[in-house]
Amino acid sequence: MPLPELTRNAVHVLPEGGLERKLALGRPLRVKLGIDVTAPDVTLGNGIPLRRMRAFEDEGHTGVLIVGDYTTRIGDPSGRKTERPMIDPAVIDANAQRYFEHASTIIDPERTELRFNSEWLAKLDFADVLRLTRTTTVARMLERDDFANRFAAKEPISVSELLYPLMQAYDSVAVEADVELGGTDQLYNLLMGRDVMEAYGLEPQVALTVEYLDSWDGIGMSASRRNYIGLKEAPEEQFGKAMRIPDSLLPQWYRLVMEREDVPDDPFQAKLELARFIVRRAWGEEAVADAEEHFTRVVREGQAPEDVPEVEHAEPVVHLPALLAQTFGESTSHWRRVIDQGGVKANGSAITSYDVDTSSVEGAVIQAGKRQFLRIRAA
RNA sequence: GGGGGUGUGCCCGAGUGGCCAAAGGGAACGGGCUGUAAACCCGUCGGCUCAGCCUACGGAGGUUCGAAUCCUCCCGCCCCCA
Repeated sequence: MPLPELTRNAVHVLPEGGLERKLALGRPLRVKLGIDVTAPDVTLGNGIPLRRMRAFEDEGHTGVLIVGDYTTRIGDPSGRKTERPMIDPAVIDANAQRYFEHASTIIDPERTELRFNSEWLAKLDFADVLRLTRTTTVARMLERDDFANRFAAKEPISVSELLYPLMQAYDSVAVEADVELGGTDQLYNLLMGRDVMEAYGLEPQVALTVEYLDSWDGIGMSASRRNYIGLKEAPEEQFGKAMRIPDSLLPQWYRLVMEREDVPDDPFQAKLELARFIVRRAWGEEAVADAEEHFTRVVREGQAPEDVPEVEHAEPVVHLPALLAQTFGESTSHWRRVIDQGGVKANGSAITSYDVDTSSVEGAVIQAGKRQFLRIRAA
């Protein structure tokens, strides 16, 4: 029974001895992990609890991945100050399959059940909901950190948000979870699951939380912020983002992402290994070489990548702000500013006017900002 | 139900009739430095057909030569009392 591997990077494993007792049952355990699918990507941060799910699966246990499609309608208040907007159910469904695919870079899809919690939550009638709410009290709900903080700060807390931990707890009842995984921020919800399971006559689950992964901006990596590396994001993006993390985060990332304690002394080498690891796990060995080459070429040496997208242009004069806005997004005003500041270059030298003759830049590599490139072809 | 507050740009937050596209901070973006990073310096940071114009300070009206700033109604949020 490789307990150390199952609880690697764990912060809480509750109750004391609970996991050992579950394992002693000698049957495959049902190991639950729920994440709401507000964003289309699964992040490297989600990868931390997913790794634990995989560890259980490798020991013959069953992973139960809960798509919180129903829950997401009210939004998880964990770690945020305000309510989340309602998400269109159709969007959630569209994200679910993608979500499973991303998670499968870590978990074993053959040993994982994918379940939508609308399957059981949508069936509850009002009496059922009341029964569920009777398992706890307002005072207990307000014990939870973020509710307590928001309450103290006189920020709004909607009753529907208060229901979230109960819904998540009911998921555990519905799938008969033996273990529920989550980040440390989920501890309260996981413990609520225990109480509710007990109230429903089930053996309570074991709550297992793992450390939270901080992103390069120093806050927790989250899909709803833009500070994440996607588990299935393009290799060059993964590589570049991994290289961008502050040195100070290396020990944490090594421990949580690579599950290694020995960080190489040279931070550059350390990050290279980290970046390779992330890309390799998601895309395989071949992608690593390409991603690294791209990084060396574009970021380190400041050269254009090999495959610069071409844009056809029929007019004799190119109005760059408009062309760049159309190609890369942002407003034309934004690109005017970038041009003003020497951020747009043709074959390496800054362009100083908004309008240039098409013939003078045809075929040239235009660099817009740090990492965006295009080539203009006269049509 | 009664009373008192409050609502500003991506976020926080100044601003109480003109000098406000709106201080300051953060984030972000461009440049410099560099190791990929951090720190630091400079600049930018609503949109557009950009020396001008348009749209903006919860929403809709109104007063005024002129409103984020005053008035009316509405909406959201917070507090106290019941």
